[in-house]
Amino acid sequence: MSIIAPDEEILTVGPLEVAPAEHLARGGGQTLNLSARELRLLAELARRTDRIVSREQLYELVWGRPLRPGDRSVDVYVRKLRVKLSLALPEWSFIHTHFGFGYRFAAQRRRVVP
Amino acid sequence: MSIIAPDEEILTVGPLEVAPAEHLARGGGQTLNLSARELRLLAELARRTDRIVSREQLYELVWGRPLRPGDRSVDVYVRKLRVKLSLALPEWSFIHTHFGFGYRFAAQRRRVVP
DNA sequence: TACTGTGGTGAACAACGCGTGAACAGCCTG
DNA sequence: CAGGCTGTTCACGCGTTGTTCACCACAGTA
Repeated sequence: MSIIAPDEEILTVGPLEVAPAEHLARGGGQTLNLSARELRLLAELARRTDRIVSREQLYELVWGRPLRPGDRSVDVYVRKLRVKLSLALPEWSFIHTHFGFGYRFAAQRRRVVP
Repeated sequence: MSIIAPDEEILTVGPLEVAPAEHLARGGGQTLNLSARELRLLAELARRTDRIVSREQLYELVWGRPLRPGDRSVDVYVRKLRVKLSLALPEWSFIHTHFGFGYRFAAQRRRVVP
Protein backbone atom coordinates (compact mmCIF):
# COMPACT_ATOMS: atom_id res chain seq x y z
CA MET A 1 0.00 0.00 0.00
CA SER A 2 1.38 3.33 -0.99
CA ILE A 3 1.21 6.38 1.19
CA ILE A 4 -0.31 8.56 -1.43
CA ALA A 5 -3.35 7.28 -3.27
CA PRO A 6 -3.15 8.00 -6.97
CA ASP A 7 -6.76 7.75 -7.98
CA GLU A 8 -5.72 10.01 -10.79
CA GLU A 9 -6.29 9.77 -14.49
CA ILE A 10 -3.84 7.49 -16.25
CA LEU A 11 -3.88 7.34 -20.03
CA THR A 12 -2.57 4.17 -21.60
CA VAL A 13 -1.72 4.18 -25.28
CA GLY A 14 0.05 1.02 -26.34
CA PRO A 15 3.30 0.75 -24.38
CA LEU A 16 2.98 4.31 -23.16
CA GLU A 17 1.47 5.57 -19.94
CA VAL A 18 0.62 9.21 -19.36
CA ALA A 19 -0.29 10.47 -15.91
CA PRO A 20 -0.99 14.18 -16.23
CA ALA A 21 -1.85 14.60 -12.56
CA GLU A 22 1.54 13.19 -11.58
CA HIS A 23 3.31 15.34 -14.14
CA LEU A 24 4.94 12.36 -15.79
CA ALA A 25 4.80 9.77 -18.52
CA ARG A 26 6.24 6.27 -18.53
CA GLY A 27 7.31 3.99 -21.34
CA GLY A 28 10.06 1.59 -22.27
CA GLY A 29 10.81 0.90 -18.63
CA GLN A 30 11.66 4.47 -17.86
CA THR A 31 10.12 7.74 -16.85
CA LEU A 32 10.20 10.29 -19.62
CA ASN A 33 11.70 13.65 -18.85
CA LEU A 34 9.18 16.06 -20.29
CA SER A 35 8.77 19.77 -19.86
CA ALA A 36 5.48 21.26 -18.73
CA ARG A 37 4.31 22.09 -22.23
CA GLU A 38 5.44 18.81 -23.67
CA LEU A 39 3.54 16.85 -21.07
CA ARG A 40 0.44 18.95 -21.53
CA LEU A 41 0.51 18.44 -25.27
CA LEU A 42 1.09 14.72 -24.84
CA ALA A 43 -1.83 14.47 -22.45
CA GLU A 44 -4.24 16.29 -24.72
CA LEU A 45 -3.19 14.12 -27.63
CA ALA A 46 -3.46 10.93 -25.59
CA ARG A 47 -6.92 11.92 -24.41
CA ARG A 48 -7.94 11.94 -28.07
CA THR A 49 -6.21 8.78 -29.19
CA ASP A 50 -7.08 7.66 -32.71
CA ARG A 51 -8.77 10.91 -33.54
CA ILE A 52 -7.45 13.72 -35.67
CA VAL A 53 -6.87 16.94 -33.76
CA SER A 54 -6.31 20.18 -35.64
CA ARG A 55 -3.52 22.57 -34.74
CA GLU A 56 -6.04 25.22 -33.75
CA GLN A 57 -7.75 22.81 -31.38
CA LEU A 58 -4.43 21.59 -29.95
CA TYR A 59 -3.15 25.08 -29.40
CA GLU A 60 -6.29 26.13 -27.56
CA LEU A 61 -6.17 22.99 -25.44
CA VAL A 62 -2.52 23.34 -24.45
CA TRP A 63 -1.86 27.07 -24.56
CA GLY A 64 -5.33 28.16 -23.52
CA ARG A 65 -5.69 30.85 -26.18
CA PRO A 66 -6.49 30.95 -29.89
CA LEU A 67 -3.77 30.10 -32.36
CA ARG A 68 -2.46 33.11 -34.23
CA PRO A 69 -1.88 32.70 -37.95
CA GLY A 70 1.70 31.78 -38.69
CA ASP A 71 2.37 30.43 -35.21
CA ARG A 72 4.37 27.18 -35.51
CA SER A 73 4.55 26.37 -31.83
CA VAL A 74 2.47 23.22 -32.19
CA ASP A 75 4.75 21.86 -34.89
CA VAL A 76 7.82 22.59 -32.80
CA TYR A 77 6.45 20.85 -29.75
CA VAL A 78 5.19 17.91 -31.76
CA ARG A 79 8.76 17.49 -32.91
CA LYS A 80 10.13 17.69 -29.36
CA LEU A 81 7.65 15.08 -28.25
CA ARG A 82 8.43 12.80 -31.18
CA VAL A 83 12.12 12.89 -30.34
CA LYS A 84 11.62 12.05 -26.69
CA LEU A 85 9.03 9.37 -27.37
CA SER A 86 11.15 7.63 -29.96
CA LEU A 87 14.10 7.84 -27.61
CA ALA A 88 12.21 5.91 -24.95
CA LEU A 89 10.30 3.65 -27.36
CA PRO A 90 12.34 3.39 -30.55
CA GLU A 91 10.13 0.72 -32.08
CA TRP A 92 6.98 2.75 -31.80
CA SER A 93 5.62 5.86 -33.40
CA PHE A 94 2.81 7.83 -31.85
CA ILE A 95 2.13 11.17 -33.50
CA HIS A 96 0.91 10.77 -37.06
CA THR A 97 0.51 13.71 -39.40
CA HIS A 98 -2.67 14.12 -41.41
CA PHE A 99 -1.74 16.56 -44.08
CA GLY A 100 -3.92 19.64 -44.07
CA PHE A 101 -5.94 18.45 -41.09
CA GLY A 102 -3.78 17.96 -38.02
CA TYR A 103 -2.26 15.22 -35.91
CA ARG A 104 -3.53 11.83 -34.78
CA PHE A 105 -2.19 10.08 -31.72
CA ALA A 106 -1.93 6.28 -31.83
CA ALA A 107 0.60 3.64 -30.85
CA GLN A 108 1.98 2.07 -33.98
CA ARG A 109 4.91 -0.29 -34.39
CA ARG A 110 7.58 1.27 -36.50
CA ARG A 111 8.60 -0.56 -39.64
CA VAL A 112 11.93 -2.17 -38.85
CA VAL A 113 14.74 -1.52 -41.30
CA PRO A 114 16.38 -4.83 -42.26
CA MET B 1 15.98 -11.05 13.63
CA SER B 2 18.19 -8.52 15.34
CA ILE B 3 18.52 -7.56 18.99
CA ILE B 4 16.84 -4.23 18.54
CA ALA B 5 13.28 -4.86 17.52
CA PRO B 6 13.11 -3.58 13.98
CA ASP B 7 9.62 -4.40 12.94
CA GLU B 8 10.35 -1.10 11.36
CA GLU B 9 9.97 0.13 7.86
CA ILE B 10 12.88 -0.62 5.56
CA LEU B 11 12.83 1.05 2.19
CA THR B 12 14.70 -0.67 -0.61
CA VAL B 13 15.35 1.29 -3.77
CA GLY B 14 17.67 -0.54 -6.13
CA PRO B 15 21.00 -1.10 -4.36
CA LEU B 16 20.04 1.26 -1.58
CA GLU B 17 18.43 0.50 1.76
CA VAL B 18 16.91 3.15 3.97
CA ALA B 19 15.90 2.42 7.53
CA PRO B 20 14.43 5.62 8.93
CA ALA B 21 13.69 4.08 12.33
CA GLU B 22 17.33 3.10 12.70
CA HIS B 23 18.47 6.49 11.50
CA LEU B 24 20.64 5.01 8.80
CA ALA B 25 20.95 4.06 5.18
CA ARG B 26 23.04 1.36 3.56
CA GLY B 27 24.42 0.99 0.07
CA GLY B 28 27.55 -0.02 -1.77
CA GLY B 29 28.66 -2.21 1.10
CA GLN B 30 28.76 0.63 3.57
CA THR B 31 26.61 2.60 5.92
CA LEU B 32 26.06 6.12 4.72
CA ASN B 33 26.96 8.92 7.04
CA LEU B 34 23.93 11.16 6.89
CA SER B 35 22.81 14.00 9.09
CA ALA B 36 19.34 14.05 10.59
CA ARG B 37 17.88 16.25 7.88
CA GLU B 38 19.57 14.40 5.11
CA LEU B 39 18.19 11.08 6.31
CA ARG B 40 14.74 12.50 6.76
CA LEU B 41 14.75 13.90 3.26
CA LEU B 42 16.07 10.63 1.87
CA ALA B 43 13.34 8.69 3.67
CA GLU B 44 10.53 10.90 2.43
CA LEU B 45 11.85 10.65 -1.10
CA ALA B 46 12.30 6.89 -0.87
CA ARG B 47 8.76 6.50 0.43
CA ARG B 48 7.61 8.09 -2.80
CA THR B 49 9.87 6.26 -5.21
CA ASP B 50 9.08 6.82 -8.88
CA ARG B 51 6.80 9.74 -8.18
CA ILE B 52 7.40 13.41 -8.54
CA VAL B 53 7.44 15.33 -5.28
CA SER B 54 7.29 19.10 -5.35
CA ARG B 55 9.61 21.26 -3.27
CA GLU B 56 6.67 22.55 -1.28
CA GLN B 57 5.57 19.03 -0.46
CA LEU B 58 9.10 17.93 0.41
CA TYR B 59 9.70 20.89 2.66
CA GLU B 60 6.50 20.31 4.57
CA LEU B 61 7.32 16.62 4.93
CA VAL B 62 10.86 17.14 6.16
CA TRP B 63 10.78 20.50 7.89
CA GLY B 64 7.22 20.31 9.11
CA ARG B 65 6.25 23.80 8.07
CA PRO B 66 5.27 25.51 4.82
CA LEU B 67 8.00 26.49 2.40
CA ARG B 68 8.64 30.21 2.25
CA PRO B 69 9.09 31.73 -1.19
CA GLY B 70 12.74 31.96 -2.12
CA ASP B 71 13.84 29.31 0.34
CA ARG B 72 16.40 27.06 -1.36
CA SER B 73 16.91 24.62 1.51
CA VAL B 74 15.45 21.70 -0.41
CA ASP B 75 17.82 22.26 -3.31
CA VAL B 76 20.81 22.46 -0.99
CA TYR B 77 19.92 19.25 0.80
CA VAL B 78 19.17 17.47 -2.43
CA ARG B 79 22.69 18.36 -3.44
CA LYS B 80 24.15 17.07 -0.17
CA LEU B 81 22.26 13.84 -0.60
CA ARG B 82 23.33 13.46 -4.21
CA VAL B 83 26.97 13.84 -3.26
CA LYS B 84 26.82 11.25 -0.50
CA LEU B 85 24.75 8.82 -2.53
CA SER B 86 27.02 8.99 -5.55
CA LEU B 87 29.99 8.61 -3.24
CA ALA B 88 28.65 5.32 -1.95
CA LEU B 89 27.11 4.18 -5.25
CA PRO B 90 28.98 5.90 -8.07
CA GLU B 91 27.28 3.93 -10.80
CA TRP B 92 23.81 4.91 -9.72
CA SER B 93 21.79 8.08 -9.71
CA PHE B 94 18.75 8.47 -7.52
CA ILE B 95 17.37 11.97 -7.37
CA HIS B 96 16.06 13.12 -10.73
CA THR B 97 14.99 16.69 -11.37
CA HIS B 98 11.72 17.38 -13.11
CA PHE B 99 12.03 20.96 -14.20
CA GLY B 100 9.30 23.15 -12.82
CA PHE B 101 7.71 20.29 -10.86
CA GLY B 102 10.09 18.85 -8.32
CA TYR B 103 12.22 15.79 -7.73
CA ARG B 104 11.68 12.10 -8.43
CA PHE B 105 13.46 9.36 -6.54
CA ALA B 106 14.40 6.23 -8.47
CA ALA B 107 17.42 3.97 -8.78
CA GLN B 108 18.89 4.39 -12.21
CA ARG B 109 22.18 3.17 -13.55
CA ARG B 110 24.32 6.05 -14.63
CA ARG B 111 25.05 6.20 -18.32
CA VAL B 112 28.61 5.02 -18.84
CA VAL B 113 30.75 7.10 -21.14
CA PRO B 114 32.05 4.86 -23.96
C1' DT C 1 7.91 18.69 -64.52
C1' DA C 2 7.08 22.93 -62.18
C1' DC C 3 4.37 25.34 -58.76
C1' DT C 4 2.27 26.17 -54.24
C1' DG C 5 1.16 25.44 -49.68
C1' DT C 6 1.85 22.63 -45.57
C1' DG C 7 4.83 20.48 -42.44
C1' DG C 8 9.79 19.13 -40.66
C1' DT C 9 13.86 20.75 -38.65
C1' DG C 10 17.67 23.28 -36.61
C1' DA C 11 19.03 27.26 -34.36
C1' DA C 12 19.01 31.81 -31.94
C1' DC C 13 17.29 34.17 -28.11
C1' DA C 14 15.67 35.86 -23.40
C1' DA C 15 13.86 34.42 -19.06
C1' DC C 16 14.48 31.91 -15.17
C1' DG C 17 14.68 27.49 -12.48
C1' DC C 18 18.13 24.98 -10.58
C1' DG C 19 23.12 23.47 -9.44
C1' DT C 20 26.79 24.78 -6.82
C1' DG C 21 30.31 26.65 -3.67
C1' DA C 22 30.85 29.23 0.21
C1' DA C 23 30.05 31.90 4.36
C1' DC C 24 27.97 32.02 8.77
C1' DA C 25 26.03 31.00 13.42
C1' DG C 26 24.54 27.54 16.64
C1' DC C 27 25.35 23.22 18.81
C1' DC C 28 27.78 19.39 20.67
C1' DT C 29 31.90 17.05 22.09
C1' DG C 30 36.49 16.55 23.43
C1' DC D 1 37.77 26.85 25.00
C1' DA D 2 38.67 24.83 20.52
C1' DG D 3 37.25 22.17 16.86
C1' DG D 4 34.06 19.77 14.10
C1' DC D 5 29.55 19.08 12.54
C1' DT D 6 25.12 20.81 11.32
C1' DG D 7 21.57 23.71 9.38
C1' DT D 8 20.64 28.00 6.96
C1' DT D 9 21.28 31.59 3.74
C1' DC D 10 23.46 33.93 -0.07
C1' DA D 11 25.42 34.89 -4.70
C1' DC D 12 26.96 33.35 -9.05
C1' DG D 13 26.34 31.07 -13.27
C1' DC D 14 24.89 27.23 -16.01
C1' DG D 15 21.32 24.57 -18.37
C1' DT D 16 16.53 24.13 -19.48
C1' DT D 17 12.50 26.05 -21.28
C1' DG D 18 9.48 28.44 -24.24
C1' DT D 19 9.28 31.23 -28.30
C1' DT D 20 10.27 32.75 -32.80
C1' DC D 21 12.57 32.58 -37.09
C1' DA D 22 14.58 30.86 -41.41
C1' DC D 23 15.25 27.36 -44.40
C1' DC D 24 14.41 22.78 -46.23
C1' DA D 25 11.42 18.68 -47.53
C1' DC D 26 7.45 16.92 -49.17
C1' DA D 27 2.50 16.34 -50.79
C1' DG D 28 -0.86 17.58 -53.92
C1' DT D 29 -2.03 19.71 -58.21
C1' DA D 30 -1.81 21.71 -62.69
